[in-house]
Amino acid sequence: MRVKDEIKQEALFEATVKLVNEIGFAASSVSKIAGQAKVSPATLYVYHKNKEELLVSTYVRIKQLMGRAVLENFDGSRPIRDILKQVWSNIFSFVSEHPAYFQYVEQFSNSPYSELVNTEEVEAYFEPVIQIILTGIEQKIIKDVNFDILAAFIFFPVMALANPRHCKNFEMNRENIGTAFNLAWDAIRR
Amino acid sequence: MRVKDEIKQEALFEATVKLVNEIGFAASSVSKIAGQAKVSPATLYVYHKNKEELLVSTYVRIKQLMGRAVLENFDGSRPIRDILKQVWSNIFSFVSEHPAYFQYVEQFSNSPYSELVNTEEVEAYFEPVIQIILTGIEQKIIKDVNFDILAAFIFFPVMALANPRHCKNFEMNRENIGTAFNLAWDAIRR
Amino acid sequence: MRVKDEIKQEALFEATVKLVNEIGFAASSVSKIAGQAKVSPATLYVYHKNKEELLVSTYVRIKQLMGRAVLENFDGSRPIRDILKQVWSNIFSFVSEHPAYFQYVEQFSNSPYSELVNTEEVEAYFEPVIQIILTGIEQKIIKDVNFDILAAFIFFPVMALANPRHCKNFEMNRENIGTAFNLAWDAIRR
Amino acid sequence: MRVKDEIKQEALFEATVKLVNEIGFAASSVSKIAGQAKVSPATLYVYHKNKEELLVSTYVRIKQLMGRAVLENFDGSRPIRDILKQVWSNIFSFVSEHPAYFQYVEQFSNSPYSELVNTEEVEAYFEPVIQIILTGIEQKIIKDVNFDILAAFIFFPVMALANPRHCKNFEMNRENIGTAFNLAWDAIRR
DNA sequence: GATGAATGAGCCTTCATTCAT
DNA sequence: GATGAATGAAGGCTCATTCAT
Repeated sequence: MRVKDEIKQEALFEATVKLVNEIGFAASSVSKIAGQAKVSPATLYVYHKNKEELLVSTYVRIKQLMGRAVLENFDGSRPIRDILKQVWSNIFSFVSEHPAYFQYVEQFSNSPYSELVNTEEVEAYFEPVIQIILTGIEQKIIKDVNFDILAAFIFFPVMALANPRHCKNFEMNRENIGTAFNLAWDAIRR
Repeated sequence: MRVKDEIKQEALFEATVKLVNEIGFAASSVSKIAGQAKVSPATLYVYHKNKEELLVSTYVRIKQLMGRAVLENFDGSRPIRDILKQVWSNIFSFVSEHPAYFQYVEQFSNSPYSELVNTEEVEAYFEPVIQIILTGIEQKIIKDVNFDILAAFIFFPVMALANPRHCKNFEMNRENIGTAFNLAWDAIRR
Repeated sequence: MRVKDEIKQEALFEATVKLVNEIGFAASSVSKIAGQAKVSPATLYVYHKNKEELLVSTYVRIKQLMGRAVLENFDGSRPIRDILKQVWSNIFSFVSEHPAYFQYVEQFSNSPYSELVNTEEVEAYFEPVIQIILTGIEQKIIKDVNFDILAAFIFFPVMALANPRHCKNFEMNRENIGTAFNLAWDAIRR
Repeated sequence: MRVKDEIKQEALFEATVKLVNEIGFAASSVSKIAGQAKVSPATLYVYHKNKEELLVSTYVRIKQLMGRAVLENFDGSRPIRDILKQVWSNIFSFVSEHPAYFQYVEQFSNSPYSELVNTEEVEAYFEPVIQIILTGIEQKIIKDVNFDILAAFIFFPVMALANPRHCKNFEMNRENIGTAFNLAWDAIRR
């Protein structure tokens, strides 16, 4: 018997990201996605239970990639500020290299599809960053406020700046990222 | 006669928000929206050119409402910090009172539909706030950095905190909002 | 607004019977049926909830027609033998005039679709015949045995003889029907 | 090796009967049948040319089994009445032991698939019974009427009584079968 | 022989929209 | 203005069958 084809799997992933970004979930039909990936619509169902599962698994996979990217060169022994700056830099790199992945995640996480993902699984990918923030609080380096509030200043501004749908004319470059990080740090530091 | 019309108009608006929030753009068909609004699908076309225009106009209308809400009690003569704090408070109030409107806007603005809106028209609703920030920069009260960066710290954290899709367990109350605002202010102030 | 079209309803009914007889339930797709009836597949759904309901309602409607036909010239005051002979004659007439209807019913009632019909509703169409048999038992004209057994000799042989799938070379004519009725009567009479 | 084959063959036969009875020809896909038989869809094609041939051969096989069962303890030297009573008894036994086989045959023979079977081959399985009836006519024990008419009273009532789709609440037991046979005999005897 | 992968064709149904009243 | 009827196109998905191993 034939064996499952890694190349097709990959093509479906890329096709999904591309089409959903260009025309949205509503217009991204299974047959269009299959067409873009150059496989039969029926073949898509060999790799995915249904459309929903295709979209969700695509999201989870990107989140996993993001998690890995964000944690690159993560060194818990360095000062917290440096660690977080590294994280920002990593996010910047990821978004620069994979703007489509990032855009997909943004659209997905604001749609009702987001309710279908196992939140814990996804959050686990970012666990070390969460830990470092908690450590910062304990060490009285970071303000002792609700964790979600801190996260709202550490993660969301970068996301917003990186998202051309929100900051149409903002050019995301190393310099700007450095500047922006300073604001983030001022926000959360004691 | 005129009264009756507005009731239908209103019903369609509410139905659109409700359905899109619950099942997303993809699944929100014209029939379902009309059904939810208790009018015939044909009637919907009396009020809207097509589905796209319905979705976009719903978005613009909410943005207008948000603009008005945000500017409530806006007093340009007060200190900048106080003005911005008022803005945050207003955003908090709006989101608390109209969580569905807010959710619709979030989903919409992260979808390809967002490309169909006249950005300038929407931004105009928030013009006074933009002006106050620019003034703050001139007066050296606010950091002199790219405007988008400032906006990313003034607007997005509240949005994120208010969005249950992002902060599932965060309880948005006056106290938390006050705390969060302090972070925002620390981020942007000189 | 437009009003529902009796002609379309009728065309769908006839198309369903014709196609199902010719190619069976399995091959009778909604679009083939719609095509045969010269309406759009979508139009079929204006008149029927789904394919299943189309098939079931077609069956029930034929059963209703059969019920009426079978009871034609029904005169409870005549001798039981004459009444039953009339019934046989009526069945013969119906089957002769509407062989397609009859064939549809036979196929349907031997398929799992039969589980979807409200048996009581259908049986009610034949109530007077059932009553006459019960009366015959009371009057000691008909054998006092389980009702289903009697029915198996009164109804099924005619059905079998009338069904070309069972009696391929049997010519159903008035004479043969008369002969066959004699056997039925001999079977059930005391 | 040969043994293994027959097990798969057998599994496919049983799976076909089971599924077709439960969900009908329309819904019984090759995949589902293969799944039920716990073999690959491709394997099914090793044993059967296509779906049609699978269904037809399943029918023919059951008919063969029925033929054998019906002729059990057939003794042409006994009185005709006794022979036919034995036949009824055998039918009863077969249906009791293999209700699923029986149901399959009923559904199949009322569907357009029935046109694909070699009628003569199937009828041959029942040849001795046919002969005995013809003999009965010659000996003036049985009414001298069209053979199909006689058959309609000898075979169909038992089939109807045995078929729960027709006689939902009829309990088929030895006593009832005896009673019913008396009616059949009264119908055909001179 | 046996199988899971692969697929074009076709399934049932709903879509966005227009028609006729 | 308001509406249920009407529809071609397209939706997601499964089909019977063949391929490649």
